[in-house]
Amino acid sequence: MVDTPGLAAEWLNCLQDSGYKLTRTRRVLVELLASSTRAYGPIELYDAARERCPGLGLVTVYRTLEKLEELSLVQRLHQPDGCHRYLRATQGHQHVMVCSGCGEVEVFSGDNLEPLFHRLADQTGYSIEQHWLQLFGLCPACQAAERQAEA
Amino acid sequence: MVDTPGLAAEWLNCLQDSGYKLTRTRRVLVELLASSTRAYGPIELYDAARERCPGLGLVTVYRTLEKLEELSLVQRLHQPDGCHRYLRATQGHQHVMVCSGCGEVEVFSGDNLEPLFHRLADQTGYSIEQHWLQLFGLCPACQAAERQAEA
DNA sequence: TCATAAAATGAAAACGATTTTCATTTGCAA
DNA sequence: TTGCAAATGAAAATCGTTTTCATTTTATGA
Ligand SMILES: [Mn+2]
Ligand SMILES: [Mn+2]
Ligand SMILES: [Zn+2]
Ligand SMILES: [Zn+2]
Repeated sequence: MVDTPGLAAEWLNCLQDSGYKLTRTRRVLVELLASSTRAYGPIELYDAARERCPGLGLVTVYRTLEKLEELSLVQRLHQPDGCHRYLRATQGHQHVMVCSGCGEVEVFSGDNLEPLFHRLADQTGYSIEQHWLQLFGLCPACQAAERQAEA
Repeated sequence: MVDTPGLAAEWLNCLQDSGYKLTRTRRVLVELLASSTRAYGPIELYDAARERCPGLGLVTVYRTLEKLEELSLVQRLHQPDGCHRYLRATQGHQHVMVCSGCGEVEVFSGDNLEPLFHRLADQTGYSIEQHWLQLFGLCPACQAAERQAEA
């Protein structure tokens, strides 16, 4: 479990320690991301944040996400449609299952892939820079919603 | 190992069996993709194909890739930069390590992830629609080229 | 071989997520 | 306070990809 209230404060400190300034907008965006298990799309985050920051521009959302990712506070998820979602990175890089409907995320572990990756690097000479293990599907709620829509 | 010459012919049959017509352009694109272990970006494929089809349009490359993917003859790879590459799918869906420099691909297996996926689906109620396991890095040749560039 | 309808093609325009530019505002250290 | 770097929003630009549309090809079968 994650200490959500403390987490936002940590992130703000982290931003400040890195030479970034604290603004009303950043506080709101950080609060939203740090307190949610969902992966937000930029527009979703924009809409949520505008309830508290009416004049907010979408650009600022992108710029803030960029900084949070740079600081490894959020993890960018790539989706089959090519768009992105952003998820709080409470344990660094995570392997996830994402709901294509609502962006809800299940973080999982139990895959023991490191040995495989090392063996691959050894045998092929590749230098591995990053890896993705992501599942895509529908959460129970979105499955139900889909059944509704069909009927 | 893959019977490359026969593979292109198989793909052309597959296209024809699906109601698509055979054109000079398709033969060339199929030949390029079926005979390579590389994952091509659309522009790379376009450039390679234009050597034999000078008037070729980039749209046609996209349209052909779309059909080949639909028939599971190629697999679309997503890259960190958001762009795509297309790899011949000789064994259906594959787990791969891609060189970010040249698109060379190492297909690998030996990860036994199915049980994990089933357990996740059971425990969370998610319906899993697809999954990605992809590594990104540099092949030995591109590592060497990078060292050259630095020096 | 020829006629035909469906499919394929390329040029140009449209799309849409993301990024850049630029003039203005804001945070914060001195 | 002051001064300056950083942050912001509006508008324009990017760029990979898709759509539109008029024209050309392909497969079929009379
Ligand atoms: Mn990992
Ligand atoms: Mn797989
Ligand atoms: Zn959902
Ligand atoms: Zn390479």
